[in-house]
Amino acid sequence: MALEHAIMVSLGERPGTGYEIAQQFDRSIGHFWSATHQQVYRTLKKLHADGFVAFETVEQDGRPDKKVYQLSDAGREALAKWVITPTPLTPLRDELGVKLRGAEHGDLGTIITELEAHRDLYRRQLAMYEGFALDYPDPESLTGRRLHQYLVLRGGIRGAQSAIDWCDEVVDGLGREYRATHI
Amino acid sequence: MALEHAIMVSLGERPGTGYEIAQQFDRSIGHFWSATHQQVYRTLKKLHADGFVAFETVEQDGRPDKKVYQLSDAGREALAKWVITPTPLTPLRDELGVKLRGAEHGDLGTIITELEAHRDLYRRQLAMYEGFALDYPDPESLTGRRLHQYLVLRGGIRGAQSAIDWCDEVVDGLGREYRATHI
DNA sequence: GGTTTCATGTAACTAGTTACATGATTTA
DNA sequence: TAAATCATGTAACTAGTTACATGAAACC
Repeated sequence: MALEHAIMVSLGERPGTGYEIAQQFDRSIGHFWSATHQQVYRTLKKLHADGFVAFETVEQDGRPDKKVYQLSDAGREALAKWVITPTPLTPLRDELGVKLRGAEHGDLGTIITELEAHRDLYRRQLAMYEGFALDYPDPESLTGRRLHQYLVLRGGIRGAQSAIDWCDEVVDGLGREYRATHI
Repeated sequence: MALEHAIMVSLGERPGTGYEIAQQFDRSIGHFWSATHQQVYRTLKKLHADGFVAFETVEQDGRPDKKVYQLSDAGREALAKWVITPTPLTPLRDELGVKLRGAEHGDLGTIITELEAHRDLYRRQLAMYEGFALDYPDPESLTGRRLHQYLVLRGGIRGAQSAIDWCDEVVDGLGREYRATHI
């Protein structure tokens, strides 16, 4: 359900095309939800059928026509209702955890390299998030939408940092085992 | 793909029934992967069709027959291959993040209560994980499977702690906003 | 001349969720 | 006597992934 609502949140901030929304899933919305452009187009179609969004077709020269969507009153209402609805805890699904748990079946060196690669990716993610955070120089004074955006970003930063720390701990632990078994 | 492999990892440690494996997804395996019993039975059927697991039917009196599954050589091979395969970064999907980002559409008080409820759930999760960690009193001396299990558990602990800290920060930030707007 | 950007989609597939179904035994 | 445990499953649905498709413009 959250994909529909993530799209509605975006359209609640400003109207946009499917293309633009899909891009946001690689940027801002991407700190807490991800989706491909296929999902976005499909979901916009459904939201339109449900009457939660409206669009107008804009002709462009040299570029394909685009559909600029905006949130309808019914959409705004549905979103308001959803936002105050209790959310269940997100079920954990970490493939790297499964692999680590099955590490005895694989090669320890390869697994350590894999963990290091992940740590690098998380470091890059963290650096990107910290870059975004520069847009909020005085967090204590934020209110409304800007505050909410900042707090969500803080979640991204905390998550990335925690992932990096865990990778460090695992690389360290497996490294000790590796050195012990490879003289 | 990881569900198949999570089940194979479990069967690699000891043979078991679908029922027992499904329970593990509520306990140990649950620190990093979740699945319902329906998924487990369906996937076991597929793993059997692929030749990665074998089972023998055990009759019981007073209880339904059960199928005790074990990992086949082909399964062990497939698992070994998968473990050293690169894993992409898990796409983030946090419904609470979407709701927070759309907080302007909802009631701030309700959202704060929701965040506090989540913090409680994460605290309980953390307490449970820390209970499990008591089984590993001397982490520095662990090797092999026990070490891997411990490191995965550490990931669970770090994740829960980081979620609690984030909830604290959000409750704090939204609380300030709430008090400012409700005199 | 090749890649990236803009802009839309269809189709087939895999994974996960929710609801329903059965039935004996043990525990509170 | 009601609920939980043991043990298996089917069916229908929702969500997410992967592959394919089109086509002009701008940039290097």
